[in-house]
Amino acid sequence: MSATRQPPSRTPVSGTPEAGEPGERKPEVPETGVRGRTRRAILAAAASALARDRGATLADIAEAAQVGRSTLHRYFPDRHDLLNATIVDSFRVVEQSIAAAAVDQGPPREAMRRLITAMVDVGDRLAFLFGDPRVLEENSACFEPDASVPTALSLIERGQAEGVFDPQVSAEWIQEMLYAITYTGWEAAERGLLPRHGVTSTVIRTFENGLAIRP
Amino acid sequence: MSATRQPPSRTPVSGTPEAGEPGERKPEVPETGVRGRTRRAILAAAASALARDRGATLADIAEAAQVGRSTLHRYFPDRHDLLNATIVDSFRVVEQSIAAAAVDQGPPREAMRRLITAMVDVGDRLAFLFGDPRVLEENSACFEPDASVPTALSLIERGQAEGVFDPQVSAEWIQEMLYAITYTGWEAAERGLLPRHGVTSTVIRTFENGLAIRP
DNA sequence: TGTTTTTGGGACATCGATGTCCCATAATGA
DNA sequence: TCATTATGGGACATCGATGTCCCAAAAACA
Repeated sequence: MSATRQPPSRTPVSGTPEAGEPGERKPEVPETGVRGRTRRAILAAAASALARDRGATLADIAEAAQVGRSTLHRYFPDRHDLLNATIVDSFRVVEQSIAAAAVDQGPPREAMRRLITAMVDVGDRLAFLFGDPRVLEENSACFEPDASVPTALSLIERGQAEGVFDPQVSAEWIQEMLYAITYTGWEAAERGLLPRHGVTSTVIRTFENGLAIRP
Repeated sequence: MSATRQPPSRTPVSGTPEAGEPGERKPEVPETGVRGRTRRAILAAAASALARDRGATLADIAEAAQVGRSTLHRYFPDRHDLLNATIVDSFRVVEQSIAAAAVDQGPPREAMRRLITAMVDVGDRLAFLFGDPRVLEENSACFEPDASVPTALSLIERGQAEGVFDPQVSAEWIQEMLYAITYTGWEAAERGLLPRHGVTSTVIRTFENGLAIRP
């Protein structure tokens, strides 16, 4: 059987028990170490490259991932697949980072500071996801925001209820601004306008106080 | 001379005294009424279309401008020309709107409110200019921000000096946030998340107070 | 009304990005 | 060490966007 030089088809060897399970969560098995690493490298590079230039070419992405273009195609047959996988992956990374902030615990103000810190840490993923509204709209298709993880929105609503966050504007607006401020901070650092270590505190300060001094 | 069906070459008729003058300011003469109108329509459509989808095709833009693709090419030989002209034009529109706010007059807080109002009014132009950092970096080339017009930055610095705007962060950061908040407001309206008439007040409120309540 | 200008659209050639296939080589692991 | 797997890169075909040219029709103008 000359099964050689076959695309990394569905893991012909080594058990993949999750193959057809009911729980569709995590269809991406870590695969074998090498493949998993390559795959992650590609996804990270894609998010990063696309965050900086949404018109990035597949060749650009492959180069950023230090991978041949054919290898990239081997993992993600076409651009749409790659984009979709990158969205899902970035979503997962961001979700994980947010989950680690445990925003459902402690006073909202403190929780929000942890959340912002977590978000700044995954700034490039956020920039990719959030930079182009279309990306999410068109490809979102397959991924639902794990309901068990407390969301930013839930924190915002809790904070509003406790009178810590502005109740005069909608929670959605606060969420939008949360992303926008974080994104702006990330981009400012990217452009050297803000030192990396100053991003978090500046973002938090702006979020809490705005840019004017109370009269 | 079959000078017919010639591209709108350099206005063969009607004097264009600005042709080779030293002051390169305003090389775009209003031209004849028709051409000027078509040109403006194309530029406006381009800014609008590109603001919503930076990958917009020339055909998309032509359609948005209700103009044939060949007409578009007649006015702007290639994509780069169009992009450049759109940037210059949008810059002028924004600059004009900002100038009308007379931000060098009155108390900074009031001036800033006028400025924000003016900026929201030209939201799509701002979204185009500001939506993609690359657009400005790569094509800026030819246009300098008229020094006679008071800039947003000058207002910010004045406000900081008077202790009205946060002096703890850089004026550049405040300016970035000013754009970011305005852009977010525009986009929120675009997505129906915020009513059109509520954008200005929400943006102002967020700018001044941030999103948390003072403890 | 007659002339000139401007437009819309079709027909093409070109160019870059994409996707596919194949093979030699490097990396992995038994 | 040897077999298997993963990779990189070349060669192609394809496709969509772009840019060019041309002509007939519509619009503007005198």
